[in-house]
Amino acid sequence: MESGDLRIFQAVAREGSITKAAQMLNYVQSNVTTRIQYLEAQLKTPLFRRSNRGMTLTPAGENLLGYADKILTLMDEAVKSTQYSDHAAGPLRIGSIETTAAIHLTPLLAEYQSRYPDVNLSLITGVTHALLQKVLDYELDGAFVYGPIDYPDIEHVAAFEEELVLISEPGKSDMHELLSKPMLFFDVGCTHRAKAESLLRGTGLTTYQIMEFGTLAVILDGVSAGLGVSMLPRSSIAKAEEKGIIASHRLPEEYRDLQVWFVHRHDSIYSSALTRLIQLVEAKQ
DNA sequence: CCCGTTCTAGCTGTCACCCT
DNA sequence: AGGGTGACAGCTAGAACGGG
Repeated sequence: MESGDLRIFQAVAREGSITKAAQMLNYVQSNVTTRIQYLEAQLKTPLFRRSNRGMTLTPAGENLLGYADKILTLMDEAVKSTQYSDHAAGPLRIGSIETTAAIHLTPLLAEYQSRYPDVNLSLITGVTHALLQKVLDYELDGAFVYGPIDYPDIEHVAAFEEELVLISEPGKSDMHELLSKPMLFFDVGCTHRAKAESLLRGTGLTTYQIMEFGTLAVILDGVSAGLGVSMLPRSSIAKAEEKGIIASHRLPEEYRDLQVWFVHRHDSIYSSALTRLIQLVEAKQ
């Protein structure tokens, strides 16, 4: 089994099609078919279920894909570690929670990109648990997420500190009345949600309604329209508050602090691009 | 018919081996 | 050391086949 076979296997698994994988890899389709058959013969087990609509992984294929991802990532990192030994260059895949991406991260990344223009930076946004999973799966080099996090494979650098506030439609201030309204959050993995539930229990509210939304903008619109309240970092709602479409309310001290960490796998071979980003985050502390 | 896989023949580059 | 030769891996092109 060679790395080339694993790359082809990974491409077919990802695309779910030999034809699409061949196009992606700039091979002819029959070559991809042959390499997959060769791999299956070598391993003495089918890796895919074939249908006229594409290819789906067998349990053995699922298992191999996990190893292929790790092996190929390590190989890429090994190449990076030699090619970009001192000069920060090459790809750097970063994730960030949406509330942090807009306010804190944009200036940081702008400074990073101006210092290291040869780094091909890509950024995706998501919620903490989803970003963490992508880091664990080697799909991201690192991510800005809410801490604290306790994973054996993850290392972190404290990046930013936020103040969590309760937001509501303007003109409302009675905390008990506000907390009895529905809470608008990102999805299940949203870190603020656990704090909110703790706060609600602390104020004696045992029943509460949670609504899930996909983006910050929709949550702000919902709160502004009086649909409910939410808990978000102050920095992420500052502009909306300035416009007067929402009002913010300070939370009790034990619920206020919010830490943003930059996390990465501890077994990553640090590329120069990743090292420079970690250094920049540390310098901002 | 379309879209996907599979099969086959043939081409090309690489490598080991042998000869001069 | 340098060149010729054969085996082999990897690839392409084209045709056949199959299911919705």
